[in-house]
Amino acid sequence: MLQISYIRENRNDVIKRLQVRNFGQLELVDEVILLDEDIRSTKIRSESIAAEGNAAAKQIGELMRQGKREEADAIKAKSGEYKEQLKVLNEQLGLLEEQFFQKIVQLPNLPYKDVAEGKTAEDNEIILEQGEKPVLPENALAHWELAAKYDIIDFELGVKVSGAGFPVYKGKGAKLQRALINFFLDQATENGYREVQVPILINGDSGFGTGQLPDKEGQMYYVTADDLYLIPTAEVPVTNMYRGEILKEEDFPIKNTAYTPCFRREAGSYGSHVRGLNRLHQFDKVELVQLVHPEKSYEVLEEMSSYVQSLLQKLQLPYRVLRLCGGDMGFASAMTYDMEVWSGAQQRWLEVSSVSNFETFQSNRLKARFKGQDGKMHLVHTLNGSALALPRIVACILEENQTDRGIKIPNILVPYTGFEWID
RNA sequence: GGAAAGUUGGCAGAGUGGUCGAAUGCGGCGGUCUUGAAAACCGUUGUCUGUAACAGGACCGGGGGUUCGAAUCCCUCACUUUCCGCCA
Repeated sequence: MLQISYIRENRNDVIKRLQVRNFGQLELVDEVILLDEDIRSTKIRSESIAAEGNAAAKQIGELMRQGKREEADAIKAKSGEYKEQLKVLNEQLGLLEEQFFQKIVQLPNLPYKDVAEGKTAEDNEIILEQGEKPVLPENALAHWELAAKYDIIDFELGVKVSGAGFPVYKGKGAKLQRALINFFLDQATENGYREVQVPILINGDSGFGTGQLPDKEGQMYYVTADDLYLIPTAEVPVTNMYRGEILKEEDFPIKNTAYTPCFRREAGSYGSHVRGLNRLHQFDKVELVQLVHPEKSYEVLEEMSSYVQSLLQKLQLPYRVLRLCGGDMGFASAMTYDMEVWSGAQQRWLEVSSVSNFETFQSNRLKARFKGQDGKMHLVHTLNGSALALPRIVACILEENQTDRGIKIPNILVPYTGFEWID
């Protein structure tokens, strides 16, 4: 959520930056500003009446104590009026505030200065490409074919148990999953992240805190009986650990990592591009979340980006890094890097990680603050990134490393899998 | 699922109608003392809103009500804890 004080004082800048996003409802900005003015003037009126009423009440108390019953009654009769006026004003105020809230939550975060204008993924900037795209044999198979050939991932079985998008990993397939999770967590630990295990069902307040609600309501699985949501990413529970917290400056940077399954309804997705592991309803992911001093957040974003890249290098996967254009960025993000791995068999790039700086957009909702050296409260900056999401990594490992003999496990993973070949 | 008790400032915990934004302790900050530190002692210490600054306003789990006046009384919802039941 944007800060109204910023919008109020920087109206033109806000409009300009929302245009970078190609945001379609620019009129919301002025509507929000007008409502804010309305709210504030109504508040002033209501508060001055409240002040009179408070003073009168105090006086009555004083007179009663002195036993001056009649004088007290006289004031009493008068102060009934305050109540009526206040009631009317406060009802207006409540209405205005409701409207204001409905509108301000529709405004996405403002893109950082480095973010390019653009509408779709076509306009994303390629920052770098790393690694050789391997030349696969003529008869190279896509990962879903390899999964069937070696009997390591069973999509049909998942359909029986749950439905499409819920695969069953079997034998070495399951072990590869576990190896990757452990590898990613160990790497994160080495890089100073604290490992946490968090709930994978969250309440509405948490969904709001990180921006999934109300923006992406329909994308999350919802447990009606208990009014809880299944997490779409560990970002939600991990970041929400700090909801309402007042942090100390010396605590920064706060670095947490968590492995969780993630659940996404992916309503409306279909077609060949969602085949196999490319898009699932349930998948595994190791997530990084940082809370940092506002001055440091872009430095930290670069750091997180290179860390994610180091994982891809260790797995010997060819990848590229994109800086998302305004139009392709998530609602809450100020700047996002996507990491994509080349799928030789599918002849396309697959997104395996997304690293974002949310600046104060999440912390303003979360009310995650710290007391600065100036003695004042400030909102922290939040960042997160996948490191990494498993399914597409698995897809690429299978595809890139296929040989006549079988699938060769990347060296760095062998201590984790306990085997070198899937054959 | 049944029953009971709770929800107050960074934490612990008092407060059952006005002088309560709230005792006290801990913690934090500043100081005295000390070569330095600890201890002790003294002072100070909530958030949001608002103002040029003051003033003013809001906040004792959320919402509503009673009252001139609510942390305190009533209603309602949520959550937490404990006991019983069930159970990995």
